Amino acid sequence: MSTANILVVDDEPQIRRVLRSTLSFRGYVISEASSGEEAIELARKSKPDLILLDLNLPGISGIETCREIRSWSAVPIIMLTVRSAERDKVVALDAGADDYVTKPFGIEELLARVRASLRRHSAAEALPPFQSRYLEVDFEERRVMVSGEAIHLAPKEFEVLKQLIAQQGKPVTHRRLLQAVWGPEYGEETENLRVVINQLRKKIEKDPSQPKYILTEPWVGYRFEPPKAATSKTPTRDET
Amino acid sequence: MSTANILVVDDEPQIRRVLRSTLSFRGYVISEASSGEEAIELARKSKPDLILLDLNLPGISGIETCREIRSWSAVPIIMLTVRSAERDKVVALDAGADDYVTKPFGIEELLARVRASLRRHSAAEALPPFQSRYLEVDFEERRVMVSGEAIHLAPKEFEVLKQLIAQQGKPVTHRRLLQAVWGPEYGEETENLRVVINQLRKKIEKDPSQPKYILTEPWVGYRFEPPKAATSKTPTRDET
DNA sequence: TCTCCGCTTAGGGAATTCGTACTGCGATAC
DNA sequence: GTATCGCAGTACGAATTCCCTAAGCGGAGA
Repeated sequence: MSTANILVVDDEPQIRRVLRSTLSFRGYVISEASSGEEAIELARKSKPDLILLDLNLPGISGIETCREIRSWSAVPIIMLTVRSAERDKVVALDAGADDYVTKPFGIEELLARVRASLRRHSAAEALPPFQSRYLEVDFEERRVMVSGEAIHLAPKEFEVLKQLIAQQGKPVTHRRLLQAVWGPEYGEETENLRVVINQLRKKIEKDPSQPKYILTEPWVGYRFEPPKAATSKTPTRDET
Repeated sequence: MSTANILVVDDEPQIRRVLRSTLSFRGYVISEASSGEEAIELARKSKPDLILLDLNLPGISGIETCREIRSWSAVPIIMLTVRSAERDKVVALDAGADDYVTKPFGIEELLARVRASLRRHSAAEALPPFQSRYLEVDFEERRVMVSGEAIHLAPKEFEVLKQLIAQQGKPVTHRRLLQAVWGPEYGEETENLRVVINQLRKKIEKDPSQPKYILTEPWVGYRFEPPKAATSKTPTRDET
């Protein structure tokens, strides 16, 4: 049962109806917008998992809408276009669309592309579990085990740990941690970060005064040091 | 392969005869209805795995019949239509049909679409029943048993439980639960969710004050924790 | 009419987050 | 060698936010 949230953007009510009934029958949750402005607002508010976006919209064009949304969100966007001109495809993909479907489209083709985009995106989003003899972290299940015992991390603690492990081996700057966990408007106030690091060490390190995992990189930030035989694919991640 | 149950709805006995012989020869079990009313009643009673529904019925139209059945069942419906107009397709899909075949149709095409619909449906919709010593949930039948006794869940309660079990082991965010059960325009108002969770625990947990199944993940959402020996294929599904 | 469902509100209690103060350490400047 | 500065670690309390539960109310359907 997939419950992915899909935002359908098209100015023609009929198209929206068809898409809604088809998609919602497959278990997706649908919201609709009939203009670019509305789409942008809804994308902010309801945070859909995927957007189906008509190229040809009154007012703000589909391309501009796509660009705007892409500027702050990584949500997969599939463009719907009547034309099959090569130019349009290029422009659409260039604006940040993940895929496009030319109208008239077959329902099955559309569904296949939707599934593919969702799969790709969630695959990219998932951070593989970290595992060593002493420490295990499963990000999907949001579980942390220290020497076989489950421990509880507060949300900020968990997020900071996640950011560090995502870049394991490499130092992560204060600024980056603050922005990733507290929000883009943070960057300087390291007091809170220090507190969270402190708590993390108390919970994770054998000897918090001599950390072996969460190391500080003076004047730079912090670094997660994996023990030699830790199993975890090193993902390529970046923000900011 | 299967002995899938197919309900054939058409007012012309000749069409029904052809369909019955063709399909039953392929191993399907056939029931027939000659009107919308009869179709609705049979759909309720015999719970077919697929419905072939003529668009053009005396009395209640095929479209209305489709809509009615779709309002309480997710059974795949294939519409049979004499016309091939784009409008009809839209209307049919809009009413909740999965597919349509224009008469006169080739037998092979029909069979292909039947197979495709059955396959799709069993792949997409089937959330395997959850079963443990204490708790059993059958999503298709919409039944819940607690230590051998059937209990009743309100629709919202059932939906929330379904969402949680679909992601068993992983925490599900408030936002996702709200959007999946209440609709995409929800996301912040967690009050109702808390009430539903409370009621679910009262109905399901042995000791609602110390839940063992429906756990809260503070600041994140909720999590369904399957007991170690629960039998249920772990569905590979994920969202943000 | 009666029942059930869903929504809303209110209160207590718990956990997290945030701010501040204090200490320690190392590098640099004098 | 000593003083100073900046960064990092720690502790603690206040404020905020969140969670649970109970109870009341209105509406839809039996």
